[in-house]
Formats: sequence, structure tokens, C-alpha cells
Amino acid sequence: MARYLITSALPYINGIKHLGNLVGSQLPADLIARYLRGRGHEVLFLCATDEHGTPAELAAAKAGKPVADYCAEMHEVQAGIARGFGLSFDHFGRSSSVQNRALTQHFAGVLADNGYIQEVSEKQVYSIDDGRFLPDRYIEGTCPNCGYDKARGDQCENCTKQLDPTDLIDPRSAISGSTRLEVRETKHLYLRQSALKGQIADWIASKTDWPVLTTSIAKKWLTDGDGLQDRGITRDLNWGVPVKKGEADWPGMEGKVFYVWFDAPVEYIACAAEWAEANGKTEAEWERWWRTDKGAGDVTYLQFMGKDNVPFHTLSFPATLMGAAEPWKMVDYIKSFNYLNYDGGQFSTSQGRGIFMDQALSILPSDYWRWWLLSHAPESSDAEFTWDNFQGSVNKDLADVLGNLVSRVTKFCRAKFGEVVPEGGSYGPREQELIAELTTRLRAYEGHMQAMEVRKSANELRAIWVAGNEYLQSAAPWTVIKTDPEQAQAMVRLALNLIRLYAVISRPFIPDAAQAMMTAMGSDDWAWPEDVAAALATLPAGHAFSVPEVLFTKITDENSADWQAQFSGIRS
RNA sequence: GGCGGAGUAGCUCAGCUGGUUAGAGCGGAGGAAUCAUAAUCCUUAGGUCGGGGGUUCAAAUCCCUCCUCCGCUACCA
Repeated sequence: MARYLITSALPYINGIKHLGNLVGSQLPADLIARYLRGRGHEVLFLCATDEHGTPAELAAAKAGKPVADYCAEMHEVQAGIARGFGLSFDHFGRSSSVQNRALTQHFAGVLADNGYIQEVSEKQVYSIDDGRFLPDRYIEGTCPNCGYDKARGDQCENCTKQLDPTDLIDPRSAISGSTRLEVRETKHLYLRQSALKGQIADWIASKTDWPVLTTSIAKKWLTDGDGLQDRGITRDLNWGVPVKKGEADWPGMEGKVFYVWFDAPVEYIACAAEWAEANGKTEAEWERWWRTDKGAGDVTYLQFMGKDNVPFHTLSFPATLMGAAEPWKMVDYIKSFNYLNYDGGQFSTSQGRGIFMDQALSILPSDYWRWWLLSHAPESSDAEFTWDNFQGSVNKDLADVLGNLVSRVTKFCRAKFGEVVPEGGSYGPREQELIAELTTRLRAYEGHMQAMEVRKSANELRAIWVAGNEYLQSAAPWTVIKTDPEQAQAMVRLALNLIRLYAVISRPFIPDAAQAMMTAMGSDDWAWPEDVAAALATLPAGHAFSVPEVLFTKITDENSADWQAQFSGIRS
């Protein structure tokens, strides 16, 4: 039994995430967490809301609420939706927790002690009417290059030229529209990533088993231009972790907070501390996941994220941990994903285009979404959601191949032998053949899951379901029963056991349906089928079962058309 | 512009450390079966592997070049 620490990229607090966000981090992380638990490993699966930063402040202001209240509410909303999708976090924390505040300040202090923090005085645009400094992209104006009048201070979306806010003609605040802007001097802390460049490069170079997507992004940042640049880790904001050097004040940094991308990854650690507190555990119990000097030496740490998050997880956060020079557990494997597009374009939070997590759950059970999203996970390239594809895949795979198999087996048995596992006959060559195929395929499935090859795992699982139908079709107990009822009983006994086996191995993908199957089989034995033949003898003759409700109702053409229309426009 | 990813059957994709007739699922066509959510199973059609050039006995796979789509490009997170 091994130990796995699993974290998903933290969803940002300012709204409900869409399915593209879900499939890029939380959902595959949950798949692997469930799988590893199913194999009997010890797993700590953590996620949290990322709550600091300008967008949170603005979203709260728009909602007319204090930012702390807004975040608390949105955290609960996101936690509820996560439960709805069956995301099996051991703890769903908050980056605004006291644990994260203390740890973030601790890291800053240690980094400063080790000489990796530099104070830099710089010029920032201040909006007098908004009463705040503005991040570059919150300044709008006319592009000096192409004349586009809604160019942002960091880049013109029209001509893609990179800009400095001071380049803009007629600059104004993107928040209030105010033109009363001025450049002010302000002091910030920089993390001297450049000083850790070699150490990080060596570390990345040692990760030869990581996905190309992950390492290519990291290497690009390491070698681009002059190499890894120092990075500002503080901001002039109210909402965030106050800048402190450990527990001490930081002279000259009063009223400033740490940059969200400095405190958010620290929450991966702090979340474990929150988990301990929430479950009445000791400090030692979470430290054995995170401190290599306190028991985390045998932990394998897996991170899941969309590709846009990769630089922060391969460079910034490792720089923080390396610079701290304390025995914190470093990530062992980073699984990154491309983007899921929606019907020919991007999912868009701002435009309300695509399907959001709450809406998805309001129209269909989570297993439908989990199956489609995972079996189409954007691993090798961007993937695309279309209603036709969704309807076709879900109906065929879940309703026809798996759901119908459960129906035909249980109903046939009930009609011919009653709702108990029949006892006659014995397994012959055909059954041995099935067991051999299942064993081969199951080992392949395990290999793909261990390698975190999500789509391949889904394909193999589906093939395992199909093998059940193939067996049933060739065995044809409905024919055999006329001449050799004993043999038909053996076939049905095998098929009923197959349903339980499918529940076990399908649970990472479709936990609710798996539970329904297990419950129908009158069992609670979730032991992984290491030995397929033995697993197919789990339900003994005479064991009672029940015919479950239809597992997956099909999506009709009308449903599909309605939803397509409903989600094409602006979210209401 | 730079960097990265992708372009393979109508659709979604695998293959891509070069090597027998380029694969899978869906969809199409034909058939079998009738236990089942008209659900299953079998058979089958369909591709000049984005275009062009090159290396090689041999290229979807390696090299060059061009085209198209997508992402990132360091103060959104």
C-alpha cells in the first residue's frame, strides 16, 4: 500500500466554473484519487477555493457585499457543486484560511532570511476615483499601434501587441471608467527566482516522465530571453494575506498583501492543516503528508491542472519551496490538460458561453458529465464539446452498453429464477475465455490509470463492458435455458457477478451508477478484482439481489436540441 | 513575432523509439438474436495519414518548407 497526495488546481472564487475548468483539473484528479483508493492505497485528496486578488474584490463590489462575505458564500456554492459532481476531496479548503495566512507569511519570512527576497521600488498606475492601484489589464485605452479603443494595459486584444499601461492613449480605469489616473511610486517584494534558476532547471530536467505539455512550458520559461525572471509577490490591495516576515511586521510593506499566485499554491499545504483541524487530527497527522522529515518521505505527490497553470506549478511554487530550504514535499508528477472548447468556440465565463457546473447538474446526473468529460479529456490537444457527440456517447456507452447490460441480466434472472443468484451448473470454456479476456483488459486498464492516461482508461473500461455483452450474446442463456437450465443458471450467476465487478472498476468514472449497481447486487464488497475468477465468485448461489431502476435514461433528440439552444447564448 | 500543441475514415480519437494489407469507438450498410432501456452481437464499406520536397530498401512516423487551427508570451487567475 502506497501513499498518494493529490491536489487539483484551485478554482478561483469569482463565480461558478464551467465544464472546461472542471475537466482540466478537479475531475481527473478525482478520477485518480478514487482509483488509487479503490486499489487500497492511502490517499489525501485536497482542493480549495483561491480567494484573493483583484477579481475577487471587484466581484464582491459588483455583488454589493464585503469581499470576505462574498468569498464565504461563493466557497459554499462551489463546495456544494463539487459534492454534486461527486468530487471526493478529503478537504475542500479556502486560501483565505488562517492556516494559509500563517504559512504564506512563514514562507516569505524564510525566503527573506535566505536572501531570496528583494525589495523593489516601481511605478504603478493609481486610480484616484477607484482609490486603488490598477493591475495593467484593468487599464483600458486606445492602442498606439492599431488604434483599437479598448486595448488593455498589458496587451492589445485587437493587434496582440504587448503594451505598457503608459503606452495607452487616453487611458482610463476599466473598473470605473475614470480617467483620473496617475503613476505612483510603490514598493514591492520580489522573489529572486533568477537565483534559483539552475536548481529549478536541474529539477525539471530530472522529470523525464512528465507530459510534454508540462515540461515544454516549464523549459520555455526557464530559457526564454534572459531566463527565469524575478517575480513580484506583493500587491497594493486590501484583500489578501497581509505582508509579514513570518510573524513579524515588514517595515515599509504596511497595508500590502501577497500576490495571489504566491499564497495560492501554499494553500495546497495549508489545506492539509485545515483538513487536520476539521477532522480533529493533530499537526503531526498532516505534516506526515507534507514534511519529508516527518513521514512524507514515502508520499507520491500528484498535481492536476490546466496548461495555463503550469508555469506557477513548475517554477514559482517550486522556487518558493526550494528557496525556503525546508524539507517540504515537492511534486512528483504534474498532469496538465489542454482546453475543452464548446461547440466551435471557447467556453467563456465572461460571456456566459457554454455549460457551467451548476447548470450541468440541473439537467443531468453527474455521472453523465463525468463519463463524457473524462472519456474526452483534452490530453493530447484541445477537445471539443458538442451536443451531438455528448448525446451519442452517453446514450451508447452508458445507457446501451452498460445500463442495458445490467437490465437484461437482472430482468432475465428475475423472470426465470427469481431475485437470487441461481446455483446450477458450472463455468466452462466460454466462461474461462471471458475471464481471460477480462483479466487482460483489466490489467491494461490498471496500467492506463496508473499512468493517468484518462482517455485510454475510459476506452479500456468501455471495452470491458462490451466484453460482458459479447459473452452474454454468445452464451445466450435465453436459448440454453430451454435445453439445459442448469447451464443457463451458471451463465446468469456469472453475469450477476460481472455487474458487481463492473461496479467496482467503474466507480472512479461513474460513482453514483456504480453504487446503484452494487446496491442492486445486495453487496458492499468493493474489493478490487486482483483475481478476476475469484471476483466472479463473490456473490454465491442463493444470494439475493434486486432489479435496479434504469441506470441511465437516454438523452432524446429533443433534449439535445433544447439544451443546445439554451446554452448557446448569454447565461441568464 | 517567439515558444509549444494539433492537423489520420462522415464524427471523436489511437498509432508517430521508421517495417507485414493504417487501427478503435460512434455514425452508415447488411445479417443474427429476441434476455434487455428497439437496448445487444457479428460482418462490411469508408482514408493519396493538411500540401510540397527530401533521407531511406522502407515514412502517418525522421529532416526541410508551406498552409490551417489552438494555447502561452511573465501585473487576470
